[in-house]
Amino acid sequence: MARPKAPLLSRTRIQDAALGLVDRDGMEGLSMRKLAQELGVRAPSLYSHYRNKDDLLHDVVDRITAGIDVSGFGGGDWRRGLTLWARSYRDALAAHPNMVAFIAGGPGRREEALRRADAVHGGLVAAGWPARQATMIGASARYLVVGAAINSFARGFDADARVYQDRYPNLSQAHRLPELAAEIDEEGFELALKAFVAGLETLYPEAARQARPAEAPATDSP
Amino acid sequence: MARPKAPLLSRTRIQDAALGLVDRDGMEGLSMRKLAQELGVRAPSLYSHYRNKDDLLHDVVDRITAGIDVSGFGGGDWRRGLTLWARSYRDALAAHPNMVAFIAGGPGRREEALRRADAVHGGLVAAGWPARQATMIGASARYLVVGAAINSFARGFDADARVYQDRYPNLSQAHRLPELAAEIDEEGFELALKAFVAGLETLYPEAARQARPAEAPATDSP
DNA sequence: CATTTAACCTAACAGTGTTCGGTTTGTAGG
DNA sequence: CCTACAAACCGAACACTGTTAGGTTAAATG
Repeated sequence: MARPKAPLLSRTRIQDAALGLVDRDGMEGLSMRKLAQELGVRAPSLYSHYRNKDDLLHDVVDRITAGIDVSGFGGGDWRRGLTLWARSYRDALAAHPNMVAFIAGGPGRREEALRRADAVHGGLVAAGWPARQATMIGASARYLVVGAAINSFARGFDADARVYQDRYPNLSQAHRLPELAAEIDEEGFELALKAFVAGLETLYPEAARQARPAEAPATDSP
Repeated sequence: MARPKAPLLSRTRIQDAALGLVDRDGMEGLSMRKLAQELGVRAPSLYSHYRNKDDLLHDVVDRITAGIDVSGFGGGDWRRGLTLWARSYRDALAAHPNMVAFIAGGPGRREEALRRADAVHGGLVAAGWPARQATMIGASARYLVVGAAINSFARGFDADARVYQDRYPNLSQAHRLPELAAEIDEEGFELALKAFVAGLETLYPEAARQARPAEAPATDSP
């Protein structure tokens, strides 16, 4: 019962178990003792691999956001880049709904997230947007993504049952609601994203018509 | 030390103290014992007025969202109604940043919020939008509001200091960052909202051109 | 082969939400 | 007026949380 011949724990194994626990039982279902039990170990052993619960969660968040795709900016088309990035971002968050509030509400010091934000910013600038507006656009898109992920109908939909009934009047069975909620989430997000991009094009026609790098128009500057 | 001649506690007094504590020390700074101490009382006394900590927080949230203004839909102009509602919503959330994650992540069973959502939905329908799209639009606007409130630069901006520097190159003093962060938050949200509304108009010209009730166009229906 | 370090353990601390049972006080009924 | 009763406080306690200290053994390092 002391040091085992082969290590029982590893950071990735701990991350996996933690994420699985949060996905199953929600954020409050993750305690160091429960996590340890899930791994066949006692709680203090975890502190040989992580100094904090926060450090662990930080790593879990990094793992979730690591798969976000920013490659769509490669072609120089900011519409495509923005749309693909936003969809990928939302997919990553929607895959772990119980973590969205923590991800969004936590401190903004995430390495991965910052690097990705820079990629988006760079892509927008390369496509012809002034730096300042590029940041605004990136931030706005993030608003949409995070808002859509956190306000998902798919969580706590039971209380909103009657809200659906004026929209799907011929369908009052409650056992289909989860799929409907997911569908509404999807459509709502797509509508928001499409409207946002279309609105950018009509609000800033000169900048938006740009499709290739170089010769950025000087709309405003500090 | 038993029952006082005049009650020391009341629900509104408890709510005020709780909200003040959260505003000052964050969500984790609110414990029943600290709250009781703030009120000159011991923790179990709070349970004479609230069955749960959750119940109390529920009431606090209701109080925060009670001031949201949906009167802008009265004139029949959905653009104005949507914009004023979204701004008012965001203001309410931004006034208590430490509660946004809880408000957004919590279960959707808030009385006030549901009633307001119905008002928005009704306003959009009255202005000529089909029921289904009205819900999508309301949801999308909520995405923007909640996302903007929760992703605010004003929280945890210190780590993002270098992000600002390419946008405000002539200003590297850190003591002005809070104001700058608030300014960016404001502008980003306004850009997102304006672009969204403009995009709706270009995506659905027939529905959007409507400004008065009655004679709703049949764009789609179940 | 000696020493250090890594990975587990038990025990424990302070802090959390919440419940139980007790004490005093205000209020309602006869 | 006096008697119930309910309301509003309190101390003590329970199960739980994150985390630390110190012990034990095995692997890694010199």
